[in-house]
Amino acid sequence: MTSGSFPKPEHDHQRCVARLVRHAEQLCIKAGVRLTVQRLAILKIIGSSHKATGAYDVLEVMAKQGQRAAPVTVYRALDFLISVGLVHRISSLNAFIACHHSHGSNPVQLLICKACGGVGELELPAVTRALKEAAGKAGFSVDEPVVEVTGVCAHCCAA
Amino acid sequence: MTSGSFPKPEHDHQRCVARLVRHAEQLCIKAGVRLTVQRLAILKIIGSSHKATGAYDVLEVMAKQGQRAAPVTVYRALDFLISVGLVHRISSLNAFIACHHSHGSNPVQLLICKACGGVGELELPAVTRALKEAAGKAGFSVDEPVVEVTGVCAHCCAA
DNA sequence: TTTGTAATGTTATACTATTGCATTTGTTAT
DNA sequence: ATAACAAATGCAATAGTATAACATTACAAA
Ligand SMILES: [Zn+2]
Ligand SMILES: [Zn+2]
Ligand SMILES: [Zn+2]
Ligand SMILES: [Zn+2]
Repeated sequence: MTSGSFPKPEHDHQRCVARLVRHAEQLCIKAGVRLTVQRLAILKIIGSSHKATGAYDVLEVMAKQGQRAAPVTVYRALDFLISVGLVHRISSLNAFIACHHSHGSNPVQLLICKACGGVGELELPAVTRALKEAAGKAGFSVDEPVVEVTGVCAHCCAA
Repeated sequence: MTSGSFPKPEHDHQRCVARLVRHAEQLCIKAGVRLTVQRLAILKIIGSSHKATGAYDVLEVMAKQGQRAAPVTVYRALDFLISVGLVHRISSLNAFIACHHSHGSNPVQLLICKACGGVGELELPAVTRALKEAAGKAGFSVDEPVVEVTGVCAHCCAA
């Protein structure tokens, strides 16, 4: 992934999720961390759509699937998934989105469609650089930029 | 205000708050909206520091001042203050910061010091432009970018 | 004054997230 | 193998953030 994209409504989502799972497995092996059944289950739930998913939405789905769990369980799994880069937190929505990419340690910019709820990603080093530079001029040492852009996606613009 | 700044710890804060109040009064007159006592009181509380302030922090202060209020009261005032540009919401902290500037409709980038909790502002049209352009290439029409950068401010870097 | 709108009050509730401690599971070293 | 340790999970309670619904009051214009 070089620059970014917004999920197309017509894509083969079965395949999309399958790829996400493979990606997660490989990534966790390489990082030497444990992708437990529970963590994978929660990743699948979040990855089951390209829309922002709340922690309690995940809980609901788990309950429907018969694997009832406590909130803290979900939050712990989310912490893990975020730490390894398989999930992004969306601060402005108190929600989460599965990440299908490999950003390494590069910050990401999220595109959030107000109309359909879809979430896309950009990876713009220029933006990160500009922020670091401007902050640096004020003596501010940047740790982690949160960039979340609300708007309307191409598909919803048309309609 | 052209580009940005981070609040200096040593500044004359009395004067700083007084300026904020004048700014608020003028702005509300010009906009033809009502800056009620309550709204002003809440703005003053938020503006009483350059750190992020939570809604329930505001409530606590109000209680101490004898003007006990319900959460919804604070949230309504905050909605108002945000809508006229006197307060910025900090999504990543679920908190708020008073705005001493006049951005017009230009988006702002917030600098949040992890060490002291101080919050500064940047106004970087280049960042906004870069986001709009990159989003536009994906057919995404930008409404409102949320840019919040955590890190360590100059003062805390030294220490 | 009447009338309509904006602001506030009141109560309850919804939604989001963490703490603390007990237990289990998996890994590593003997 | 098994002891010892660390990571992950289970469980219950609670903390923290935000809104809904409806009644009332304050203000401004007609
Ligand atoms: Zn998909
Ligand atoms: Zn991503
Ligand atoms: Zn859309
Ligand atoms: Zn500002």
